Amino acid sequence: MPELPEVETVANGVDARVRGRRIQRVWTSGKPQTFKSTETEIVATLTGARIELVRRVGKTIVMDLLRTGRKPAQFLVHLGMTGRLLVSQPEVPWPAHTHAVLSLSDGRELRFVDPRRFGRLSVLTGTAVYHGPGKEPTTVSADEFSHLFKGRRLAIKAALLNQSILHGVGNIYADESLFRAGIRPRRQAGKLTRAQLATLHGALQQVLAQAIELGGSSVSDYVDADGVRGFFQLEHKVYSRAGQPCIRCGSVLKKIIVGGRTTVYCPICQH
DNA sequence: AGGTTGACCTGGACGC
DNA sequence: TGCGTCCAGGTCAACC
Repeated sequence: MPELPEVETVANGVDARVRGRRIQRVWTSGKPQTFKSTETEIVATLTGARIELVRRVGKTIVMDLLRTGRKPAQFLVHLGMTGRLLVSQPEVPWPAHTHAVLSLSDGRELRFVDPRRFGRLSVLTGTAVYHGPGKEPTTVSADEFSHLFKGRRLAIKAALLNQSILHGVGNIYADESLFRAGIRPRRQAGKLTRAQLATLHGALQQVLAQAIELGGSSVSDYVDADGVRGFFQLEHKVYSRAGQPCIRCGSVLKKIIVGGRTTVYCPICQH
């Protein structure tokens, strides 16, 4: 489901609702693959903690926790493809596929719901701050950005999706930024010119900023913490538009597979 | 080490 | 209506 703009929208929405609350009780579903730390460790770390801040790092939602008489900690939520974080009154029935419920000091519940179970919950304790696996696309400079792809033999689309290079970009924003930069998805990352990489850097930052402003892309069921859909899907120029005319030149958009993912591009506008 | 592929899951859309 | 097939915003282990 969610890439950087969607995760940022969720993190901001959750922050506005739970910041400053204390976690009084924690329930977990017992579905093992949902939990990257053990459920025992998650319950022990979260119970009694105060949520200081909710923010995004890459595609991960990070909750900074303060705990009286204990080391600070962080609660990491990765939404996978279908994960959602909901803040609800306790009398509202739990949706199907609810995997964790945090009872908060204001009486509400923070719920993690994930039908496909590709999402992951984990905790970190101590003062080390989570920085994610790669570079942050919204703040990386053009110079750092082009340096990331030096000597890389893989396709630029696959490189954009590789979270240990750049974290936060997924299938939608990879295709959308490559279209806006006029670059073919299968071009070898290490062979792009400095000028092309500078253009791609600009296109990516612009597309991410606009998507964040519009609350992300609601392609199927993605909604923010309040159940509100995003609107960036109205700005998709290639994603999910294979076979339709290119918005710029009118030729038919092509669908190929790159890095194991469906990829759409314009054979005329992208070189 | 860098790069590629398939497995992990459920549910919605589509065709017959 | 129902059943089968395909597809989906993401990782990650296991290969080459």
